[in-house]
Amino acid sequence: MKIYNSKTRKKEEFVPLHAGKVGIYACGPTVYDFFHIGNARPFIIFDVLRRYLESIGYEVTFVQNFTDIDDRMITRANEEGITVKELAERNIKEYFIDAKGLGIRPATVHPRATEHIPQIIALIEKLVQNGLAYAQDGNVYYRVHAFSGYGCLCGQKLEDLESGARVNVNEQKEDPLDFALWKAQKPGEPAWESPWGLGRPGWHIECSAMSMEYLGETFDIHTGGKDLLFPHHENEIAQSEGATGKPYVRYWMHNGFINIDNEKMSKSLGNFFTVRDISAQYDLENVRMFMLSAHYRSPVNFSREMIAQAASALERLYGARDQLAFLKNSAEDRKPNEAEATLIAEADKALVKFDAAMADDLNTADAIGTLFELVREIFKLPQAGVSMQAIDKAEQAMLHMTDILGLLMKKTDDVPPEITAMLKERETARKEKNWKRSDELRDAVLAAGYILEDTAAGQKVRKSV
RNA sequence: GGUGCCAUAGCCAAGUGGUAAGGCCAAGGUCUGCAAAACCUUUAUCCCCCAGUUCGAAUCUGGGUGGCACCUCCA
Repeated sequence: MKIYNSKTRKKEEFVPLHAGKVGIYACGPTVYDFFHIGNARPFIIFDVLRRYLESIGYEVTFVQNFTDIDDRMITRANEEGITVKELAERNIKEYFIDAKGLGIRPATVHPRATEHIPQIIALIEKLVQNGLAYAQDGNVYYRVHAFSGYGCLCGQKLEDLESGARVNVNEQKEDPLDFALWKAQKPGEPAWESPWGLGRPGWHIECSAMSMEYLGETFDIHTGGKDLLFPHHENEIAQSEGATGKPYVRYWMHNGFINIDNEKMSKSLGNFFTVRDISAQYDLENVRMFMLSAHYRSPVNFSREMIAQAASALERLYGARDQLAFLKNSAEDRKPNEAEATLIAEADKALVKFDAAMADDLNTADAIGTLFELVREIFKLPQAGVSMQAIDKAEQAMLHMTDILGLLMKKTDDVPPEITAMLKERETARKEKNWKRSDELRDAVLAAGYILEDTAAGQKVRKSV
């Protein structure tokens, strides 16, 4: 597989540190609220990365943290009159609800910052020992100038970063670029004991501590949004490599941003959507389909129209899946004929093309194109009497692709008896050419959430998506 | 000021040297009791503009124009 490595700015052949195994660290949400549509993109994209790597035989350890202590957490908890811990617990529960709706599997480990304070402190102490950090009145800062590689990820020189840096009012720092590793407790804030007094960890240090705790001092892939490149990920490198003297991450992957109706999503513009907001109006699988329809590094524009397009495309996919299930009812146990043999060959070709697209830096848009080429072949089959071998092959190929993409999550439910009864009555009505009754029944079935189609092989029903 | 990204049909989007995937929408047709779904046909002689390299460029180079992002604990 080739991965675009943000650090080298090139596509590189992916070679894991340990044969057959991959360690991935994904920057997770700060759990002060429901997560928003912008958070959803990396969660979905890198869930697909994980699924793909597993599909080609890797054993993947996927670590995604919850940031459960920071300024926003404290502010929000105060506003609501609850503890930071209570706020975190609640929103972590909510995270899993939305993640499930989006088809995002739980990570192998979901570490929380507040549960790794000893590791964080140990790491800071190491940095102090190495001369890379200094304490000031209970705060500890990273001495950016002392780390020679600073700026290697974002490709900026130290001077350039400084010329762009906002004027800093914090006179405790030796340099404006220095960043906090440990923050002294302010009145009313949660705090932990440390060699520098009561306080709490800075943001960047938690990811260094937790990633290395679960994946080792050097690991394979670190993911996150493009905006995290600087300063968050740059700082992680400075912290981890400054402490261990070893390379930290081998491949950095960053996803592009989501705009809303061509504008940057922001609370002030009022175009800020949480996934929970959207789930009230749309099935979240549409959101997943939308996210996968463009390359993960491109910026993408989110709008109602885009969701509608994704929904229609998804509908076609479900139609093809259900068509295969329907064909099984009349399948014939015989050798494939010429047309069916062609389908089987096409399915094999599609699988190869699909995997090649995914192996090319996770080109999901191209991969979906291949999936739809197979869908077209499936719909070209006759309505009845198809060779079981051909059906099985098409189904297996389609499942392979949709499993990796995490699509087609809805199972075809068994049709409930009341619907079956209506279908039976309608069949009789149709035989008697009682079109009025027949249409009434079709409307009733539709109202119950099922789509009814008449085919040469009889009535076909499926749950609407 | 520093750094980086992008520009393909009505909409979305793949394609990084060999003559424009796929999806959505639209129109006409086939099928159907009518539908629905599906299928067939139509929909970019051309990929922001201008030069250049090449037998050949959407794809490479240079220059424009337009849009976006990071340098602010925002994915």
